[in-house]
Amino acid sequence: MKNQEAKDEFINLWGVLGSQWGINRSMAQIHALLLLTPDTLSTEDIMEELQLSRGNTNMNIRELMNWNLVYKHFVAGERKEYFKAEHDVWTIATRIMKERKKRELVPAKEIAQKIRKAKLSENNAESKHIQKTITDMDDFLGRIDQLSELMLKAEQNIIFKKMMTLLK
Amino acid sequence: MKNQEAKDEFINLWGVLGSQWGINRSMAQIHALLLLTPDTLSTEDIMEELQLSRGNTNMNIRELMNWNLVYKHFVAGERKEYFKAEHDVWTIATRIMKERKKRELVPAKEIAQKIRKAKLSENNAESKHIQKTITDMDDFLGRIDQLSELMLKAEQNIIFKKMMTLLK
DNA sequence: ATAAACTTTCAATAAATACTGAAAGTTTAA
DNA sequence: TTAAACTTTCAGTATTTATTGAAAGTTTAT
Repeated sequence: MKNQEAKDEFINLWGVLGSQWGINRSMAQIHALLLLTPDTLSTEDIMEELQLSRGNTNMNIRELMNWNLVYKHFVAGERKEYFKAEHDVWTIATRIMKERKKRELVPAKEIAQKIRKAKLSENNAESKHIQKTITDMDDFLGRIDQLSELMLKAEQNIIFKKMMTLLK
Repeated sequence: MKNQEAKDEFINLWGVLGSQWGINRSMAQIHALLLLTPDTLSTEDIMEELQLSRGNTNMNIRELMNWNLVYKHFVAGERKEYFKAEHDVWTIATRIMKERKKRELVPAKEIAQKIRKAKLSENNAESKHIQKTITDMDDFLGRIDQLSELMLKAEQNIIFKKMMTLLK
């Protein structure tokens, strides 16, 4: 298999996985391409390789930098910006968790708590069940939040370390 | 707060969370509505409450049943089908994990392994790095797979139990 | 057998999302 | 200060995804 074929397959895999998890295809593909590149690429390199417009490429590189998955790199004597991906898979995973937690889990928890706190004026079987559903879900989101916190602090956590060891 | 308001907020929350995670809004909203309902609802009840078409409602109920999150319920003397949601949050979470694992993780692992096994014909710095990227990602997907397996078997797992206890 | 009651399918359409490319903005070199 | 080199923005457009509703299919009661 040629390098290019392997790259294309990986880029495609990452694109599909991304879109299944609510991350846009171009962003995932740019990420994949940068993961496959030992050093750096410019916006134009990426546009060329993935056949994307400048606007699209630029916006998604910015977004990858917001997620702390890609960094800017300056090349001596060059005016244009170059980009480099974070290559360590565990670091990538924790950065993604951190970002999704911040963007989705925390706001969801806030809404759940708001509904939970607002007492229901009606007092019947339905309101009992609604309360329970909302309470259960809020508790569940809290658990997920704590679990993600635990994983993000995995390095310092003995139980989690043991669990990961079990998985080796 | 009226029951209806609380329900609407929860349905909306679930819809937003769903679409952020690649699950369609109608499916998530139907799920939320059934979670909020102590017993059962018919297709028409759901159409009415969420203002959805028959086709949309029907297809998404089927999909929720494929995910094992909703069951059919027959009401004595009634011809039409009624539906009831699984209400236990931990059960819901494991069913979703199971399904996503099957639909997304397993196929992704297969592709990663296929690329990994296909040796690269070129022998240069780039091919070394491509190999490493693909190997790392395949290993990572394997870890996630094992971790999800562990969580699905949590009840029998002492380490995991301890971890969940820590979170209480 | 037939028709009413109900469910499923799917082509057409709508809505949401992503992408383009050119114009505007910014930085740097001379 | 000017202009070349580069980056960012965003209105218009294309693509993808979701939804509708009516026709076809199925089941049940008589």
